[in-house]
Amino acid sequence: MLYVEAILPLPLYSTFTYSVPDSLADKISVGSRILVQFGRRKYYTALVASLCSTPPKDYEVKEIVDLLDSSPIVRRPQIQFWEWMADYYMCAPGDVMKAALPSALKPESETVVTLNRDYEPSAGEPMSEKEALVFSLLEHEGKMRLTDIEHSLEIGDVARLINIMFEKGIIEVAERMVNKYRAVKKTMVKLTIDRDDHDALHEFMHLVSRSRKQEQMLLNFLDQSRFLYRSEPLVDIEKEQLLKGSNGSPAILKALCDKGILTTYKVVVNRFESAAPNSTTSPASLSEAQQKALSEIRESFRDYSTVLLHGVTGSGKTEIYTHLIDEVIRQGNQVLYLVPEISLTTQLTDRVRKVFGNRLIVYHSKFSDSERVDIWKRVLSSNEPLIVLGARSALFLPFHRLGLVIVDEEHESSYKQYDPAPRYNARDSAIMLAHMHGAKTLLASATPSIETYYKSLNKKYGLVKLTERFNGANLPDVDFIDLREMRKRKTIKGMISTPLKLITQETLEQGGQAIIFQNRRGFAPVAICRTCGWTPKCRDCDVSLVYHKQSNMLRCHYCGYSTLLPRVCPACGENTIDVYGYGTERIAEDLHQLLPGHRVARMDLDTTRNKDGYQEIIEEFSSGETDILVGTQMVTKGLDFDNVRLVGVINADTLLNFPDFRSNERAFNMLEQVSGRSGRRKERGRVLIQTSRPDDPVLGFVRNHDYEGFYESEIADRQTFGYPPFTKVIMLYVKNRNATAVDKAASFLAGSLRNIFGNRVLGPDRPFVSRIATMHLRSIMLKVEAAASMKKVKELCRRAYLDVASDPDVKSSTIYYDVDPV
DNA sequence: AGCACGCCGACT
DNA sequence: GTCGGCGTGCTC
Repeated sequence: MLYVEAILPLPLYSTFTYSVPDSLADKISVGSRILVQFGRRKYYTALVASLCSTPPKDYEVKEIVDLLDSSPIVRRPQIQFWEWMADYYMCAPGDVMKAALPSALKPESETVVTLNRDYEPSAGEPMSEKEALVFSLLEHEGKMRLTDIEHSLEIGDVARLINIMFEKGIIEVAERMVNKYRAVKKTMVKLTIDRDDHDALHEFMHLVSRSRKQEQMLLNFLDQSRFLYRSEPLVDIEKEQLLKGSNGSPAILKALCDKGILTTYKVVVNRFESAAPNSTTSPASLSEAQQKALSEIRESFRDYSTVLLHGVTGSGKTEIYTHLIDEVIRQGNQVLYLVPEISLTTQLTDRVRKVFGNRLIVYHSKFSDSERVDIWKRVLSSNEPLIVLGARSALFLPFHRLGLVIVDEEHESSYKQYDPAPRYNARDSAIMLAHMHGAKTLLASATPSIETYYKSLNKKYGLVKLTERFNGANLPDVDFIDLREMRKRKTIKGMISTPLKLITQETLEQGGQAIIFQNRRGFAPVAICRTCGWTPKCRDCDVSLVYHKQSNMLRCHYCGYSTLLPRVCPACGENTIDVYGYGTERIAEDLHQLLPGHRVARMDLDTTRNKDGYQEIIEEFSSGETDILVGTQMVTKGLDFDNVRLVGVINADTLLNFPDFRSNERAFNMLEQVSGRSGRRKERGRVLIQTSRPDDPVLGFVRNHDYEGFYESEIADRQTFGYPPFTKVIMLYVKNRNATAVDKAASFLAGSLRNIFGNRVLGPDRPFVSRIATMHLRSIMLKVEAAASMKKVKELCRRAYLDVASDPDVKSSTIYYDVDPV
């Protein structure tokens, strides 16, 4: 008998053993998906991690229900990669599986409830109130999913109620598989007769002779299908092509089908059918500086498997990538090109597609699940060289001849997945993935992360520098506007100082465009009653609600709770609620008033929420339809506009004031990156930064575009205080609905960790937001030696947990890990 | 993550 | 006495 160890898409730390019926034994292999029953009810898609021939002795196994793949859908290197990720990021293999596979590749069952037709109401005792509620709901809806019943009724423990009703024979309960994958099908049209059947053809011509439209369509079909061209093979025609070619309607086609002349059938199309290169151009020619960087990278790859390209903003890194990619493709290998989600614009994809045509596969979270499955299948089945350009989740695609990984903007914090598990950093995971494939990794950034730069200075990675902007453009001039001074002299209205206003005006009048950065969305971040000091807080989180003027709502930016701004103060009843502070909405409004006649656009989470919002705003700005773009971090990232000559930062103080070890790095990166949007072509750009701390050293480094200087000062601090890259940081989070329980659990756990890790443990602390969506949160910081084995750390943390696991507050808390937080 | 089971308070 | 809330432990 054959057995498999299977990974289930659940946060469980072990694999589960199932037996394989003999009929499937020769078809199953590592990496195949199987359908299994888990627990009494549910069916899940599991992945075969290994095969063995001896049964476990402590428990009975279940047999697998079905084999979903005759050949593996996940390759061996991928499974190895999953295991590494689960170990390193201290999560369950099932968490990785969930993140890796598009959900259409992991169908699971859902519970469906229907009324029992044979139920005799008089037979049993009368139904309770709640039962009657479910009964009438089902009478109305017919068939319902258990989850839908739970959502439409506001009562707890519906599952148990359903069980009781099932036992009484009132309802029937079944498990139904949900098929999420929808193949794209197209309709094909073919003739019902053979090519040689002249009689039938004449008959058909006669049949359509009374309808011009039908005749036209038939003739068009005969032409398109090459029926009349004897030397060519006969082909079927896509319905769409036929309708277009004959200028006909579906009704005409139906008539032809009804007369028995034509017939239709459906075929499944893979959305990415051919990998054959279509019309492409060769990579753009490089400037001397780019050429030099390219050959240095090649050279560096001889000694290092990972190389950092440190190139100033606007130095034309993309062109260098295309040359490298081209070489790898020519060798017949695959390339993974990672970018932060936000920079996956058509600007970029068009540029890359121009060179690589349909060898390019784009992969990101805005794709539908079915599209992702198609991409998965194409990568899996492809023996052709190809290039995947994608956001962090593209890491998980089933590559097999990976030759090169590029991580653009490697410092970006959005490479880190924060919630849910696996809390992985795609940059670091990409390096591991490349290592497993024997591939090279190129990291690139204008502002490399401190860790990466440290490694490249210490010969762990190669280092190549590109210090010139493309086309000889200069880095922008940076000036500061002292907010304290402005306030003292009253030369500031709201948050837009007179100099900022005047220079913006001047820039626009000279035909340039401006980007204004304010890292806060909404209109005003706090509301307060000036009579009694009451301020609106979120119902479920420990934060103030942000006022959004357009909708006149107060919103929580953590859980999404929203409520109308009350007209009178709910605490004192006075009509004296004011709003304070500035978000993008308010800045945009103020600019609009200060600079009449210029179009202001806003780019933040609120204006880009719908599918094409982001694209539209970028296109309008890039075509010059809008003059000023106000936005949050979104405007700092990888955008390339020729005509931006001014970048304004409304308030740098909010960036400089964060209380964690990465705040300087974040502030420097953000300011340097947003500055980089200015003056990317001929004209020298300007940057105006408003701040009440113009002497802050971080700002000095920004003014001089002095990355090295910033690095030197920052790395010294990191060493002094024992932070990465000199240590590895692991955050432990303790979550509980109850505030006292979370405090007790966190301090117990911290104590237990101290017994093992000593003074490597800091905390517990209250995180910046200590309650999110009704859950109280505490954090414990663990700083271990940089070279520590994560497998061992994971094991020791487990032991520390087990020592306090019997405590009821610990038991009722959820504990999770965040390795290498950003 | 589900889901079942069992303990306990509160209402017929 | 039962109903239903919640805490606890198990799933191959």
